[in-house]
Amino acid sequence: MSLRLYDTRSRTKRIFEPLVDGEVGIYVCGITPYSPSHIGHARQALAFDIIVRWLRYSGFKVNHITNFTDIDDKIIAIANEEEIDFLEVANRNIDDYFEVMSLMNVLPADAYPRVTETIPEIISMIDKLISNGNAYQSSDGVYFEIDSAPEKYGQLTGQTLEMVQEGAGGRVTETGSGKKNHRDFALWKSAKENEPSWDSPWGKGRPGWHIECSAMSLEYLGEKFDIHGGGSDLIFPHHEAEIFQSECCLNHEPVVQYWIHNGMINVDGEKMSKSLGNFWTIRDAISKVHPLELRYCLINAPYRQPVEFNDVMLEDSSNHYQRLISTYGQGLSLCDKGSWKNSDFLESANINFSNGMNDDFNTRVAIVEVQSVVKYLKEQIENDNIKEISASISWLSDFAGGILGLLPDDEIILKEIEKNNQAKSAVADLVNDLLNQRKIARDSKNWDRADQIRNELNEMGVIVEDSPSGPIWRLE
RNA sequence: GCAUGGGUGGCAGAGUAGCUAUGCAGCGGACUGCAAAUCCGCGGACCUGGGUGCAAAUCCCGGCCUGUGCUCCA
Repeated sequence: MSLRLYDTRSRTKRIFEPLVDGEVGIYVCGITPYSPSHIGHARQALAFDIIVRWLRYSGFKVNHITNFTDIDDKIIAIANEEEIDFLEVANRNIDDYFEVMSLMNVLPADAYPRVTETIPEIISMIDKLISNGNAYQSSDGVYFEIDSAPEKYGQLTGQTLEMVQEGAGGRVTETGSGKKNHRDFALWKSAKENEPSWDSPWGKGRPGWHIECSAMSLEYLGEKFDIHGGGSDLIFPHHEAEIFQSECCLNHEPVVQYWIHNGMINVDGEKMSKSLGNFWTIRDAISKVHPLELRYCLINAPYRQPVEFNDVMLEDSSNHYQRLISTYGQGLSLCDKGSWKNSDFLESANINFSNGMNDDFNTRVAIVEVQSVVKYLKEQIENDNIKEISASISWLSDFAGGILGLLPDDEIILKEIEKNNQAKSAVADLVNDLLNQRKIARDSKNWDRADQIRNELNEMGVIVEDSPSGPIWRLE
């Protein structure tokens, strides 16, 4: 089954055919680092992390570029408020981004270009747009003139120029600036007081929001590239603007072969937003659960769907994750990884998993397959079937680990188990002594005393479970 | 208003025509002094009105509801 992905421009799932055989160039719009990253950023990063992992697994050589918009109104405002340099604000939030992404097992992109390091390329692109007759200089900057390429309007949103004119309810009728037309958008903003700025043929200023991505994708991926991604909230105006800029500058279309967009996050049925008070940063979430539990939660729905996020969902994911990790760890401590290719069960799990991923990266279908292999592994552990245990952990390592990114390194898992065993042996004598007392109490049907001992153990963090072959205990 | 997605059991969420999705929760059972864990089993859904088909959650038409975008936003 070949890979199909949903392309926003054609509004259908299309079979993926790269421009260059065996290679993929993918550009993903990254964050504006004006505050610590929130779970919407996490969802986006995770979606594209898995997309890139799957493309690589499928044999493509992938060049993955994600940018940082490290100059912007909000960054400047915060810097002025704190009386520090704007780059300090950007850098501290970029550091935060890298840190939390790494905790969630997000593989780094191949490059992270920044606006402030791309100024010459941006200027030359604007220059080209002016000489092509697509942009004009005015009193407060340089603007792209939509009327110079009206046929390009609405390729992603399906809207036409007329629709926007009629439908916007008067909100956008005034230009309020040096624009010729309210639909035009800024390529270069002339510097105001107390603003960082760069020299340009049009005076001191800074780039408009959209031009950076056109310039950076051109620089890193060339005049045509395969995939452009980002959050669905960027479709308009940001990605529409990119189409105008890139295609008019380069004189060909399409520059981007496939546009893909991830869905937003809802919290308790409402859009997550600061004003509603239902806002989660990534650090909020990972103070409650393990970062990989958060990862599990955010990839549990296909990337295009809005995802429901709340405490219940987090807890649910946490249970699933614990089940995966503990079963995998058990298997890992029993034997080495072997090959899963000779196991009928695992081979069919492979087919289901791959079909799901090839159908527009359906991680939900993939996770169902992981769950079924976890169940299978438990059975094999029960039956002491070393060959299948070995094959199953290998399968999980490849798919749950390698593709979905849900497993920490084996050494970490084994070290955890080892640590837990040490902690257990440190209290073993004490626990066994109490369990003996409990046994005596139970033998004489002194249930009150037996339960009292079990409660004491609970308070020590020891969980006791009676099994047919005697009590089993573990640490919380 | 315009555009673009979506409406599946208590919850999350697959499924583009015929065969149990799955997980959590619930119920019943096994095992238990009890509890927990585990295992087995069960029930329960396809927004609505038409249409096409031997057969529709799945295709077509209408209606209703809803998310998102139209302003900075992953």
